[in-house]
Amino acid sequence: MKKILVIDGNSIINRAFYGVRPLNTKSGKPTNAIFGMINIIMKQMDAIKPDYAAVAFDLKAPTFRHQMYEHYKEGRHPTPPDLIAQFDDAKECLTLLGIHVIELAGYEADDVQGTVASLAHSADGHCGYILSGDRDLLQLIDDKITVLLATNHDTLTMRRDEFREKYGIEPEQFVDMKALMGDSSDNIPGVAGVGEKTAATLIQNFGSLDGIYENIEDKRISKGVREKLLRDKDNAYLSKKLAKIDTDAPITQKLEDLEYRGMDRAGLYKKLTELELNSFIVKFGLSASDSEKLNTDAGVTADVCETFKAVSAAELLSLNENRNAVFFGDNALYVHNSAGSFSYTGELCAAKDFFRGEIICFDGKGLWHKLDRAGVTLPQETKLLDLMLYAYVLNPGSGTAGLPSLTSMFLSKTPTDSPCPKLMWELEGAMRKKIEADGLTRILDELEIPLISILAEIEKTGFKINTHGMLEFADALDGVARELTERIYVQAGGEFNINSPKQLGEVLFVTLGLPCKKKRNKNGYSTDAETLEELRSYSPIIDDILEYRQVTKLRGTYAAALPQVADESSRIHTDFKQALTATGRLSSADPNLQNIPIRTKMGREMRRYFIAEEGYTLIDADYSQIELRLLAHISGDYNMTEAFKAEEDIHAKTAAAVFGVPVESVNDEMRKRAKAVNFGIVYGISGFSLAKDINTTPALATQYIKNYLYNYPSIDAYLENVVRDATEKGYTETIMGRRRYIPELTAQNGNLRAFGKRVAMNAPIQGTAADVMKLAMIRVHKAIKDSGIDARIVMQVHDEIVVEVKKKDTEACREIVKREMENAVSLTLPLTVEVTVGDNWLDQQ
DNA sequence: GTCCTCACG
DNA sequence: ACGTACGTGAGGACG
Repeated sequence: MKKILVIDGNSIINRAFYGVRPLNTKSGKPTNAIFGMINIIMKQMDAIKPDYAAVAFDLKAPTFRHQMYEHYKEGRHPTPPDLIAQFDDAKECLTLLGIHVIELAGYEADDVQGTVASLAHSADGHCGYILSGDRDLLQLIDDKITVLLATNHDTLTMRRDEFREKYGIEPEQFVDMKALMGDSSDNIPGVAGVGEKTAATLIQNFGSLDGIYENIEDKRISKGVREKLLRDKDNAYLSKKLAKIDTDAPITQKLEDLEYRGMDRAGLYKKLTELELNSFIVKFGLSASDSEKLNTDAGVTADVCETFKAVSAAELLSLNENRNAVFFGDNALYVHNSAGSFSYTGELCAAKDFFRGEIICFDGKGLWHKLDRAGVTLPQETKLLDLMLYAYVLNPGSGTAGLPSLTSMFLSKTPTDSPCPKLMWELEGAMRKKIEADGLTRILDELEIPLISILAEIEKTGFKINTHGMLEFADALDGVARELTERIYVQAGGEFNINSPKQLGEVLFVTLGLPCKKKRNKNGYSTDAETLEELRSYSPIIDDILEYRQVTKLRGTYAAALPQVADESSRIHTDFKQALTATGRLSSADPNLQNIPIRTKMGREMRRYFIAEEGYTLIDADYSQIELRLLAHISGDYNMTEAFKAEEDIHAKTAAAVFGVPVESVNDEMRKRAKAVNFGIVYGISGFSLAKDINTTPALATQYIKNYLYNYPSIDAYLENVVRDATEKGYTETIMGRRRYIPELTAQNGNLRAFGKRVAMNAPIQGTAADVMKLAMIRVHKAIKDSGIDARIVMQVHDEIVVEVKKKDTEACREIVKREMENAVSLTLPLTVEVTVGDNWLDQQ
């Protein structure tokens, strides 16, 4: 089957422009829309692998359909100059990518697309894909044509089924529906007073615009709606004409002319280099050899890419003593000398003395482990200049920029023959300069870099588990799951896969006919715990399903899975991701030890099998209310600060304020709700979500928030300030200066902007807590080393540190940990740490 | 690979 | 009118 892909150039480039933060070449040329556009399009090209590919653009001339409507320009935003400036380069890139650009004066891009896509009908066995960000195109869906709808986050595949699911009508009826409801952004008038709901119902009942007017006296049409329909009948039919996309625009290209022949690698290399979109050069694997003509600039980038590619099998180090590049691989060191060859320096163990001073590397923790496995322990004084962390502190949201992209981002011209070590040091220097300019030096040098070896040690040590105990627990859970399965099958009247949300939804809402509130996801019914909770009173099967879910989750994710990754000493070793989260927190993976159950009684049992080594004990130290305390400190709110100074019960205190009662009258329920409000504030709250969380009305929840902010006025002011500040600067900062960029704050899309605001409210708080914890880990680690006691950190869970300590040193260690954590920073209010001790992670006293 | 669901702070 | 709390990772289903 031959596949035709047609792209709505204007809508995709628009979406890319507003969805990607501003990017510029060094000379100031904007490139963000081009960047975003290529990303969106190539993702679909890869997924579909079309045989024919074309992109349609509007020409500026007045358009056929809109000439029919005199105000055709109203309601459209003028195209920003920064976007206009990108059109020509964008079209050139598309051509170089092998996608045919079609423009037709007098026709809208969607008419051209409709026409091209409909070529799918002209030959048997063809199918068409239309990539657009514009929902109008959905009217073109039929059995051969699929619309790929680009949204802010991803691209939705809309075939007939998906369309029907979403709108409750057939794609062919879309135009009629739009004729009724209108579209202000396209200046389609519609019928005044008829919105999506009414339009959908009318179309469902009568099939089409004609159907409605033929049955205008039908009793299913209310008097009010009938009047509106009759009054605006002309508008309705005009709207239909306006909304209908042509499929017979006079395009000159034949299908054969649109064949996709792959990208022009040489041309693309040159163009992308000119636009400084180096990430694509890496992504598409382009290099200077693709380009016939090597100018100096292009040569540099390509050389760098090639060099890094060549050594990717080995670990790249670089020592500042001799300024040679040093690589590590196959348990040996290789030195890259200025002549460009590699020379073997013998067994690594013999080369220990090399590793002093500073080592430039990428992923220092990974390097630490490699060296460790080869028998080399880095001396304490070695400073790992980990460029991955440099990039992370500069922009935590940037994801995983590799060395090649960092080089192109931070280094301008460099002689093509420069040896690798020189480049590494130049890169380090350039990035450090930017780090200093951004005030991030201490975050890097005093938090992230010292943390590398500490995390490496924690990972190497591992957390001991009781493997047998855990496996027995898994068996017990399995037994319970089997019983529950039987009972569920009996109640459902047959066997099905309970783990399949789709099958479960069918059983509950169709077979058993349980009432389904509207909550549905795109595959059918929602069956999440929240939904099921509401159904508990209708059938005992619900409780069984909820318990089945809990038991199988516990078994599958923890009890059965963890013993499999334990080493011969029954210890499990996580991998801390130090350059991943947007806020500065660590994350834990393979396995994740930061989400071991605790909130339910059964789940908490899991912690019984996390144990200390024989003769040792576990100390668990966690910051009490660290985020709220930091909110009090950062906002300078008097009431909250005083409450913490006096070590009052902050949730009870908040309850008194929110519900307007004396503290003595606060009951458990009120305290619980106030706790939720406190959480909500830290997350950047909305009345709606708070209402859902505490099971009340949005109006009431909104009132609670008002009361809260009235009682803590400086928090109110702070939240407002932090959003304004972040909007102006483009980023938030923690009290130590760690940044988080929030491009969403200037998005066109309101939802995205609202998200940006919540992020702006949360990031400084969560981020400062992360900074404090990192500092605390460094202090605890050092204090333990200095004291000479037999103890080691085995885990960190955001506001909590777990230490394994020789029994005799327990008391001393307990004091050290508490002291070092509490005094990590000095605030206007105390940070308190609660310490417990036990033989396992559950029984703590 | 993506979605849904659910585990944690 | 619409969608709705911040930050994560893992397992199973499904295409």
